[in-house]
Amino acid sequence: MARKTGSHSDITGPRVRAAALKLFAAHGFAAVSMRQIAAEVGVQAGALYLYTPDKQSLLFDLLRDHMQEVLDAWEAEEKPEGPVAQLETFSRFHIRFHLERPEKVFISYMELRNLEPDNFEALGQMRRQYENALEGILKRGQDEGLFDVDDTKLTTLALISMLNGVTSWYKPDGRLSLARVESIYSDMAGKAVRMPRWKERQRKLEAKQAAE
Amino acid sequence: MARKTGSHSDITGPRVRAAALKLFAAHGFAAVSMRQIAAEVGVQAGALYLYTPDKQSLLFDLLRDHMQEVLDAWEAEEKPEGPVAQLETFSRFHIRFHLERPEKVFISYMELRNLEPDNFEALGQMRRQYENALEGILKRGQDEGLFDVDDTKLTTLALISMLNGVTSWYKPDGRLSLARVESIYSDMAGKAVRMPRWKERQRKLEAKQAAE
DNA sequence: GTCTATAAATCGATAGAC
DNA sequence: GTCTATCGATTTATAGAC
Repeated sequence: MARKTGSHSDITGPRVRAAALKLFAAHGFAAVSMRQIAAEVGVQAGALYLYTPDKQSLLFDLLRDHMQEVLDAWEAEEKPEGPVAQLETFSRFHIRFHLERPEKVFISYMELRNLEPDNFEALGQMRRQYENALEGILKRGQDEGLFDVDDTKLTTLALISMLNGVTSWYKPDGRLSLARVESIYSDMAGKAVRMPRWKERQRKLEAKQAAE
Repeated sequence: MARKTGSHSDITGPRVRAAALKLFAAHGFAAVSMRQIAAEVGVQAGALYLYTPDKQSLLFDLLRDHMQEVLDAWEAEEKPEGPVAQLETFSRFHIRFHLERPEKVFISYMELRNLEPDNFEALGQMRRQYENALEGILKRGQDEGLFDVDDTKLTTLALISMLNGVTSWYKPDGRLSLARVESIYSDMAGKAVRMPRWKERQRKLEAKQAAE
C-alpha cells in the first residue's frame, strides 16, 4: 500500500520538540524564532503549527514532561533504609538524572519566566513536589539526630542549588567520570548536613547524664 | 545661568542602565525591547541611542561593571588569617554582596549566552578570576591539612553554585534575616569541606607512628 | 537632548495550493 | 503533511526637526 509522500506526522512531531529543546537551550526561548526551529527540523515554518498550537505550548510541554519524568524516576528509584543512605541515593540520583538530560535541566530553570502565569504555577507545583522529597529526608534525619540542619527548607534549596550547579560545567568527555562526580557531590552533600561525630557523642553523653 | 530644557545627559544615562537592568532581570534580555526600556525611563526609543550604541552594549556594560564591582569588593575585603576563617569570610561576603544586588547577579548568569563571542569571553575571564579567589583558599586549606577536598576546582564550582542559589529564593522581608542566612550558608560550606575531627586525629596518629 | 517619523528586517501565526 | 505566500504587528536602529 502506497504511502502518501511527505506524511511523517509520527516522527516529525518528536523532531519538532527535539529541535525546540536544542535551540531553546542554546539561545533561550525568547531569542529563538519559529523559523529557526523549522529550519532545524527541515520543514517550513508553517508546518510547525501541525504539531503545536503555538510557541508557548512548545515550551510548556517540554518543561512539564521533563518535570513529570523527574518525579516518576525518583518514585521508581529504589530507596534504602535510613536518612543517611537516602540522602546519598537522592544526591546520586539527582546528579545522574540531570547530567543525562543537560538541555532539559537547563531550560527547566532558565525559561521558567517565559511561561505564562498558569503554566508557571503548574511547573512550580511540580518543582515543589520534588523539593519535598529531599526535605522529607532531611526532616527524618533531623528527627533521628543524624543530621544537624538549621532549617530544612533552606537546606533543601541550598543542596539542590549545589547539585544543579554540576550541569553548568560537566562535560561527558571531561576530566572526571560521572561516577566520580556523583561521589564527590554526594559526599559534600552528606558532610554539609550530617551530625558531626563529636557533637553526636556529646549529645549522647548529655542524654545519659540527664537520665541519671 | 539658564539650563537648556530637556538636557539631562548626566542623569538620564544612569536611568537608562537602571531601567535596562530592571527589565532584563524581570523578562530576559531577548524578551525586552528598546521601546520598553525607553518607556521605563520616560523617553522615546530613539533617545536611548544617545547613551548606548546598541542593545548589546547595554547588556555587556551591565555585566562587566557588575563583575568588576565583585572583584574590587573582594579585593577590598579584610581577610583573616588561615583558610578556615577565610572560607567563612568568602562565604559571608559572597552571600551578602549578592543579596544586595539580586538583579545584577541574576542577569550576570542568566544572560551570558546573549553576549556576543568577544564579550562572552571577557566576562568568562572575570568570572574565572573570582572563582580562583575561592579555589586559592581551598588549596591552602588542603595543603595545611585543614580541608578534606577531593578536587579543588570542582569543589569551588559546587560551593559557588550553592551560594548563588540563595538569590533564587531570598526575600529581604522573609522569614530569615540576612545575618542568619549568611551564617547557615557559611556553616554548610565549612562543613562540606572541613577535615572531620576524627580524620584529623587519625592523620596525626599515623604521622606520629610513622615517625617512630 | 529629546522628539517624531521611518527604514529595513523579522516576528508569530494563518490561508490556501498541492 | 508540507509548501509558498502573506498579514499584521513588532523589532533595532537611524534621520532630521526642534
